[in-house]
Amino acid sequence: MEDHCYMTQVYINQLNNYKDKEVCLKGWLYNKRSSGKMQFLLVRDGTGLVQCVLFKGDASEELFNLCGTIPQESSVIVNGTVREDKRSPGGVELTILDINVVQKAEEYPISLKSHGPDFLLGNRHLWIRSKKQHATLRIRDEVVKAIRDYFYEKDFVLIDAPVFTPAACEGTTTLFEVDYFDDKAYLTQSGQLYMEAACMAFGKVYCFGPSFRAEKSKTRKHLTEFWMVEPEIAYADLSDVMDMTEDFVSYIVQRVIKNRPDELEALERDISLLKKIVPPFPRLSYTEAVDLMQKGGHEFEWGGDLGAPDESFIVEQFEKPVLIHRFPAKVKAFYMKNDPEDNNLALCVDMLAPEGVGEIIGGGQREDELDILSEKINRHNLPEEAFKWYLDLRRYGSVPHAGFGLGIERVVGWLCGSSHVRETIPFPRMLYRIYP
RNA sequence: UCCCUGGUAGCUCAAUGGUAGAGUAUCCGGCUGUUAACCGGAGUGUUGUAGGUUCGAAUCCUACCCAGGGAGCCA
Repeated sequence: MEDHCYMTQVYINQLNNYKDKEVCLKGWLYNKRSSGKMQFLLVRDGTGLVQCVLFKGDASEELFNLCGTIPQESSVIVNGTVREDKRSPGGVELTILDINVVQKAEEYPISLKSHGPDFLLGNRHLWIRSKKQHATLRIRDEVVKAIRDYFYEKDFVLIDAPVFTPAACEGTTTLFEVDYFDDKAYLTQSGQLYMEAACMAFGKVYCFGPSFRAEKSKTRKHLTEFWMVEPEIAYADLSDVMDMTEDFVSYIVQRVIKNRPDELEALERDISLLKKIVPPFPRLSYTEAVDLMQKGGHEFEWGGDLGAPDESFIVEQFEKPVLIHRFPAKVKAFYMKNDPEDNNLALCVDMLAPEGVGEIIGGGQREDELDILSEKINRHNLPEEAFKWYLDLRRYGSVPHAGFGLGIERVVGWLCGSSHVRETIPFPRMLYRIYP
């Protein structure tokens, strides 16, 4: 292969630095067009797309004919001269000197025309080569890097939570059960309980990994396997966590706007909406949210959890994500601490993102008193022996602590304007879909 | 689990009871600046499966399978 690349190998996103120089591109044929005595080959290499041009008069007949017959997605090595040209997409193009077909592709199933979701998901391994999918996954990469940078800069310690867990955090009905030698184990649905242990050891911690939910949800917001980042902070309360969520989410959004403008543009995303995402975010207590709905003519009775239409109604009143805190304790998980000012309320917070995205964060302050937590575990009919270690945390130096979980795919979907979270993870796992 | 929508060519769709079609992809031909290029030509079918109604079913009925969207639940 080396003898076909006799010039400097350059990635497409670096071509601007090689104007009028001869370079070698290694990539795949994205699309081709011809116009009689000209061939236009659109080549991608993972970093971008560039148009490669060949005039019939400038090339041997063999080379010219070859260019016209290379099938879509064939792997190619192209030698050529970089030229500035306004007619070319991207403003830079390559005048072809030589081309080597590494592998002539078979008939490629994904055309540049429209396809249905079933077909595309069945061809996900190829679909990720397409422009919008490529941009989405690049933005995911940026979101993940932003998250890691944010926590690193704030002296959080990454503590990976286990994927195999002995029992449920919040009941077993929505867990994937697996054989674990002669026993049963479950795939984690949250690393939170382990983060509570870890924050008592390291102060400020987070985990970042996959979560599994065996819920039979068939909506654009659900995957059975999704990625979640979960920070947990010792000596923090609900107010600290609310401050952090808006700072954190704003940081992620602004990082993506700054570092991934080309990808956002490829996705035709309206950036003006995202630019507004800076602290502070509107904050409503659950009770205030109920009031807002009732005054706005949206029927809702105090006491129930917010359903999807209720969330939409609230979010539509604002341009930024909305923080809703202090839900009725009854509708929230057992580990939430009750509000000392009103024992019917939990010290929890949800962040609802705009543009129909909905909940991207759930979090709050944890119950730190042994007796109360033990009582709550019993009341929820959870196996106490499985939570012995968790209760230990309230025996040995218990302190107020709080944290939250943020769903990566929903955030990426929001930033990309995706119609479905399945496009925001490389290989989505969904109800009845585990191929490829 | 429930509700709604759909399943026809490789792909995207049309045909609403009377000979199953178009675009695209593929192959051939044309064009010196194409931008999902365009123009001309060619081949392409177990109409999701099984049964039923009918002279006749892609079309109507029943069951099942598969997919999409939503509810619940959640991130």
